[in-house]
Amino acid sequence: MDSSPTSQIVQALTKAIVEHRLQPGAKLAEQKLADHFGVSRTLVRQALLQLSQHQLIRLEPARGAFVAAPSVAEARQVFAVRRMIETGMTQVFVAQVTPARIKVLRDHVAQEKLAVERGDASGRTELLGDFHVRMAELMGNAVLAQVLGQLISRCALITLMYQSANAAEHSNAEHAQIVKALAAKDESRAVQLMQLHLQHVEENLMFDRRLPASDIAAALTAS
Amino acid sequence: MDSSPTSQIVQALTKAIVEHRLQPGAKLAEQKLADHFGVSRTLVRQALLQLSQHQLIRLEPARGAFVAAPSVAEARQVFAVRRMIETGMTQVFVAQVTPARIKVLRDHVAQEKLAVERGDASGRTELLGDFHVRMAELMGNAVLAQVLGQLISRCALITLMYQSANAAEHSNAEHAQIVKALAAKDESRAVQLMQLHLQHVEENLMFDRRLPASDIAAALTAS
DNA sequence: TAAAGCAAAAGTGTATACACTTTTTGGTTT
DNA sequence: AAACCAAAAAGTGTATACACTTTTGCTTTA
Repeated sequence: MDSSPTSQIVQALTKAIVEHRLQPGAKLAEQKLADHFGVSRTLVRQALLQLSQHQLIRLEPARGAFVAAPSVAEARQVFAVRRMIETGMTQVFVAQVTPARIKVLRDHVAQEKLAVERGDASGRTELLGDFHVRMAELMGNAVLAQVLGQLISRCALITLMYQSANAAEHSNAEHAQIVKALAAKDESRAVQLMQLHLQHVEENLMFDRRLPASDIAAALTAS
Repeated sequence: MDSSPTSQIVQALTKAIVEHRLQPGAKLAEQKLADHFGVSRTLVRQALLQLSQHQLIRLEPARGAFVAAPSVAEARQVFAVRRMIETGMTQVFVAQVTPARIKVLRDHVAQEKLAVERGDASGRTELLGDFHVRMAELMGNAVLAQVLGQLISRCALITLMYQSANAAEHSNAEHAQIVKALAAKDESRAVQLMQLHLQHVEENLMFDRRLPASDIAAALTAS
């Protein structure tokens, strides 16, 4: 969307964080990032400021930036908000269903399935999250899409921290069911499925497993 | 909450924009702001970046920052999202009602009434918006409070651009009714009142009246 | 007279410089 | 050997410098 130098840094770091190449808690030193991206600290600082507003990193005064490590409590809050938004969104979506919109969602679910079968963890997580954003976009409400997109970014970090392995396939199947209910314009069923879906995703968040610390150069060259 | 130099600038500018001392469309020149706040352009730029993420200003590449002038279409999108969030929020709130929470809301509504009677336009707008954020905070969901708070900031700008004069008193009365339904734990009535309330606020947005351009020095010294 | 052109002024975008804070390190003391 | 302290190193926070873009206002020209 935006291709300014700062936005590119934001996108690269977002991808690295969401795909878990940068560990929660990892330090993001400004000069190292600047060297890596070939820019000055000025642009890196701008990017870090944006990431902190997206809650993907924590900025500690005079100490620097660290990849966020959202708590389970925070995760539950994010999901509570998603339930509120997406319940209403699903209702409105049913009222505005068109064949073209259903096709977009069906195609998206098909792509998800490919990523799941391919074992592509990072692409899979991104696509599973994007399903919900895609619904918002299809409704022509950019504000909704933006708000939901930010919540989903936070969810991506959270689910990647705590999610069990086979949950992705389950989510994909649930997306397919939701699309079916939407196509049938069955509001109550669509809403119920969406709520169940979000509940299932949230229920897979109890596990907590630590991973080894990584350095930022290795994490970013892979992007 | 945060008292870093940058945050203070953000808060001062937010207040000036929301209270309409800075007109939608007004140019925010970095050096002028820097002089006014007695800091360098560096901090002003950080503040402007944050404000643009809150959608309170528009940043045009190489041209500068301008106070946002949200369209009616965008306003409707914001209200659509608020309806989704606040419908769900009201339902959950009823399930978690306590006397202490009702008291907080009652006290808040009383304060609103004072501001309305006093004819304090800026304080009134702020308090009327804060009612909804207060509900979110009382539920102990910081994410919800933050998301809703940002939407309300955008609404404040929008309503101040388009709202008719006597709407404030009406809103205050509706808040009182909502609290009453919450206290009675009457979910369906509370939800219905909240939806009606948001609908009424939105319905007062058809008018569009332009105001004279102002300069930033005068607008900010009053803060 | 109005439109086009051009140079100066003003403003934004990025890099760099420097002050101050935190972290690390190496040696000293207990 | 462990705890402590000081000095160096590294890092963040803010200001300034400079290149480049946009705006402005005057001049030229049709």
